[in-house]
Amino acid sequence: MTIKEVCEKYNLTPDTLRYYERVGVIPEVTRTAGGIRDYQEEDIGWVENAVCMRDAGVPVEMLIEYVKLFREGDSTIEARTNLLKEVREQIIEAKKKYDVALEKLDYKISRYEIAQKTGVLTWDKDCTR
Amino acid sequence: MTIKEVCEKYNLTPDTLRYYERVGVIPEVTRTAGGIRDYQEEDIGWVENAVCMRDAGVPVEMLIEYVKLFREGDSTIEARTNLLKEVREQIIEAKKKYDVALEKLDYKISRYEIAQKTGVLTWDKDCTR
DNA sequence: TATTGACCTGGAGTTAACTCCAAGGTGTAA
DNA sequence: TTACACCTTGGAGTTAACTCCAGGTCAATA
Repeated sequence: MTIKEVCEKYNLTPDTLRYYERVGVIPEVTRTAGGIRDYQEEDIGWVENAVCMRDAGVPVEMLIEYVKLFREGDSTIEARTNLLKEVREQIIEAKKKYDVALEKLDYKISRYEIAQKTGVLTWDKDCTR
Repeated sequence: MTIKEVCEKYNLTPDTLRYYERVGVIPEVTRTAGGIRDYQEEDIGWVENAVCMRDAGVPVEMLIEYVKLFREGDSTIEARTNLLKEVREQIIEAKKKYDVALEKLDYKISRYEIAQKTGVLTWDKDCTR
């Protein structure tokens, strides 16, 4: 698969894909004899993983660390497990914050919708504006 | 409340709070005669809101837009409602991505934990490494 | 009233994560 | 075999969101 096809599949730009490879967010991609990237199933697996984790706000830095450990071989299995667990905790914490914001938003939206019907908009003591 | 106290309450720096005010993430804060910020309940409400939304990944840009509309008065109630709804949708979408990542992570962690017990680490066809 | 520590402003600097660009190589269709 | 689209690299530029700094002001305390 060419870089363009992979980009279309995951909705990113060639520059981003090359950047990911350069800094080590994904391991080195398979090339043709002429030096052009030819993504194999495994390469694509790494891309998919990177996109998924970035979408969840995992820093590039952590993905690089994981790939680095992966390349060092089986001796890093425990370190990798710990890293993955840390990432999981971070995402769970972030999700909690999203829920707090959603609750606030739902409350505000309900107030605004009442205001649009009645023409009267009031705020509570907590200054939830 | 002084800027320092507000910072301690919400775990941010004075520079960040002043920055929020300068760019309009929060409206202008009440001042003492000498020009020093003296956060009132309402000012603090705006700060709390900003922190909550930023924690949920809402761009500063959107918070500025909301404050701008708020200052324009009741004629912008509909626009504000729409903005809030847009923010809500964005957060819901982001949360979905977090769930996808969590599922992947849980799967990988379970594989790694089996590997740590048995000493054998295998990968599936989807290259979930 | 003098000191001292917290606060002020405007503007420059930093960081993460891309994003763009110039100069050149690859590969396929005519 | 040439035209052309697409690919390559190294390096510079951009953007969002802070973060830092210099030079000065304010106010509580000795």
